[in-house]
Amino acid sequence: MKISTKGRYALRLLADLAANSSDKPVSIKDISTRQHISDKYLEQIISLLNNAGLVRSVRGPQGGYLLRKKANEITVGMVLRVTEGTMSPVSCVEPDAPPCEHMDQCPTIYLWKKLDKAICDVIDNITIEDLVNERPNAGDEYFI
Amino acid sequence: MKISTKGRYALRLLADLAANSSDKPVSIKDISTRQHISDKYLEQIISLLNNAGLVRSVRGPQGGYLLRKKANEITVGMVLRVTEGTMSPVSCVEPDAPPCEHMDQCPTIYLWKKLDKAICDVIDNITIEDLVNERPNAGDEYFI
DNA sequence: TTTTACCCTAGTTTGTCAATAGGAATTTGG
DNA sequence: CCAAATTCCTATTGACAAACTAGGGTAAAA
Repeated sequence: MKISTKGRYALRLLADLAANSSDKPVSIKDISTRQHISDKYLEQIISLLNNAGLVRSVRGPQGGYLLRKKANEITVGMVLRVTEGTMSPVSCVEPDAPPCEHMDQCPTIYLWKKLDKAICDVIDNITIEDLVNERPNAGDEYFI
Repeated sequence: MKISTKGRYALRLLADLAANSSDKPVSIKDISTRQHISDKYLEQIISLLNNAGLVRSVRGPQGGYLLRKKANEITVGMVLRVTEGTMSPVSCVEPDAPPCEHMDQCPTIYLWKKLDKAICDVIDNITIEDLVNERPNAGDEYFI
């Protein structure tokens, strides 16, 4: 049960973009150099974020990418769901999963629902801004 | 980020064993029939649980498996760590991971630590007994 | 019009998951 | 003592996805 490199790179990419943002777009090459990630691979990942509306692209010389939303409006959950597909620990608690026939006698359904909620509570309450500010207690107000 | 079938089967296996336990061992064939899981695959899984000391085996006719601990002393976390290897969402927060060189400037380390803790809080506070009793609120006392 | 950058698709390599298969070792009932 | 039941152990397989690598196409600015 691991987060893929795609998801991890996407978060570092966006944190880099947020930290180095101005009016000027940031190129893949710049991010690739700073983060030591293959530019070609980053290209594929940022394309997902672009299609999902999290970043905006500018073509041509001096082109690159800009955040489309504010860093504090982009949650980790949004990013990971774009790159990982879903963050549910088992398929039967995925958002639009067909209701399981054996749910009424399944010994593990409450476990999975509880685990799913615990994961969502974390990733949906931490933003890219929190990552940039390296805040150890980011999102904690939601866990009281 | 998914729990493998191995982990899910192991939990169902142990819940079945706990629910059908007596002084007599339960054979793989019985569990396989009740749970509709390949007996040969179950064999491999229960072997892991045996080596980990969670169950005890009895060979020969009328043989099978017994829980080695009480059902309320076996947590979901114990089981999943035997079958999945580790439940950390990224390798750099694994229990005995070498300290990351870039940790002091890593924007995501607090996120991963927080996510790891959230997962552990669930799986380490729900037991096989809770699964058998189908308790929707099992482990909740730890999340107050 | 050339250069810089994004855009798109395809291929490759490697590893893991989820079994399947076959036989060896052990124990009990007859 | 022997046959059947059952666990034990290892190898193999097929499918699939992850993590890149590669190469050309397209748009825009200087």
